[in-house]
Amino acid sequence: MERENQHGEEEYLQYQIQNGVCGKVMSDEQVEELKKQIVAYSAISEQLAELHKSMSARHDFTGIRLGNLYCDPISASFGHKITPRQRWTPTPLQLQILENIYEQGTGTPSKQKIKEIASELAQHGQISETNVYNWFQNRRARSKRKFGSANAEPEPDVSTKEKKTKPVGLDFIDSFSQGVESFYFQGIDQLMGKEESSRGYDPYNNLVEQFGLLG
Amino acid sequence: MERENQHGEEEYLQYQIQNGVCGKVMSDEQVEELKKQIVAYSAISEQLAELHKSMSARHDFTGIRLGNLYCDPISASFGHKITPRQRWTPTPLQLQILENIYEQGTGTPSKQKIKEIASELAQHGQISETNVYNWFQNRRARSKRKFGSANAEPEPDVSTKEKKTKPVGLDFIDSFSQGVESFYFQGIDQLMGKEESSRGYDPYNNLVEQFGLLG
DNA sequence: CAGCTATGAATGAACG
DNA sequence: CGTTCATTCATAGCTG
Repeated sequence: MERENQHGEEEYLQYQIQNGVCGKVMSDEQVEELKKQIVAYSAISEQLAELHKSMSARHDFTGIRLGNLYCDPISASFGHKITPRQRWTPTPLQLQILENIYEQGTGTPSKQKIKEIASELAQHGQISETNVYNWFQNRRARSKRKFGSANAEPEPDVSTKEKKTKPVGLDFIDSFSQGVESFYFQGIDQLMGKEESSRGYDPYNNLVEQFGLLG
Repeated sequence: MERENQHGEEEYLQYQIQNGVCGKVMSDEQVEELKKQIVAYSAISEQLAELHKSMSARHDFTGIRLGNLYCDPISASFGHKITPRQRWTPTPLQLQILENIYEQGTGTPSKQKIKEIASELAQHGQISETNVYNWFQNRRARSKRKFGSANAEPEPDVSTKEKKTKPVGLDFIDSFSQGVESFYFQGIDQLMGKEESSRGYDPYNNLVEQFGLLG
C-alpha cells in the first residue's frame, strides 16, 4: 500500500468519510494488522491457559479435564449464553446442483467456475465461494477414499480410542519450552503495563493505537 | 436473543455487498463489536495472569520447564508406527513468530532466511526448514486468495426476504465469546489429553468467518 | 440424552 | 508460485 505510517490513518479516515459509511472501514493493511493481533492474543491466552493448567497440575489435580466442570473467573465473566458455531449446510437444492456439476466431470473447478457456481447457488440460499470450493475438495477426497480403501488398512483401531482417553499425568509439564515461558511473561508484562522486554509487541495497545479503538 | 436464524451473519454480509462496492468492509457496528471482542481477549488474558500470579505466589515452580520435546507418548514408547505424526503442526508460539516475520514484510523467504527462522523456531518445538518454507508458501497463497476473491454475488431477491437482523448486534460478540471460551478450554483439554494437535479453536479464522473479513 | 456418522472447514505438504 | 491432495478437527444431525 502507498499510505505511509505517519498520517496514513488520518488520510484513510478522510477517505472513509468521503466515501460514506458503506465504504471500506478498514484498509487491507489494517485488517492484516488486526489478524495479527488477534492471533497474538490467542497465543497469549493459550499459553496462559497452559501455564495455568500446568500449575494446577502441581496441586495433584486428576480429573479436571471435563470442560464444564472447570470453573474459574474466566468462565464467570464470559460464561454467558453461547452461540454454537455455525457452519454452512447446503440446502437440498444447492446440493443437487453441486452434485450435478460434480457429475459432469468438469473435474477441475477453476476459480472462475467456482465464482459462477457460487453465483448460481446463491440464488437458492446463502453460500460463498469458499463453501463451493470446500465442497468440491471434500467431494473429491471422499470419492477417492471410498475407492481406494479396499485393501489398505490405515486404521490403527487401538490408537483412535486410546488417544482420547490417554491418561496424562504431570509428564507433559516438562514439555513446556522456554520460549513459551518467556513469551508468557512478556505477555504478562505487557498486560500489566510493565516495560517491554525485547520483543515489545503489545497487541492490545497496538490495536488501540492503530485503530483508535477504545480510545 | 433469537438465534434460530443461523444465517444472520451471512445475510448481513449480503446486505453489505449490496450496499457497497467492496466486500471487504466492516460496518461501524461491526467495528464496535470488534472492540468489545478485543477487550474480551484482554480481559481473559488479564484474569489468567491474575490467576497465575496468585498461584505462583504460593508455589515455587522455578525451572519445571525444560526441553521442548514433541514426543507422543505412544510412539515414543513403542517406536511403532501407530500414530506417526505425518504432519508438522506449529505450536501457537511458532505460529506467532512466523506471523510476525511474515508480517514484517521481509517477504523474501530466501534460503538463508529460512535457515535462520527454522533455527529460531526449533527452540520452541520440532520444526524443519521445509516446514518453514511450506508455511510461507501457503501463507502467501492463502493471502492472495483472500484478497483476490471477494464474495461478489448478492442474493437477488433480498427485498422479499426482509432483513430482520440487518444490524446484527450481539450475535457477533456472543459468537466470539464462545470462541474464546472454547479456545481456552480446548487448550486445556488438549494439554491434558494429548500434547499434540495444539490447534484448538482458531480465533483468527473465526473472525474471518464471522465477519467475512477479506472474504 | 448420549454416542455415532456425515461432512464442512482448516492446513501442511506436494505437484506441475 | 498457483493449484491440488491428504489428513485432521469440529460440528450438525441422526439414531438408539
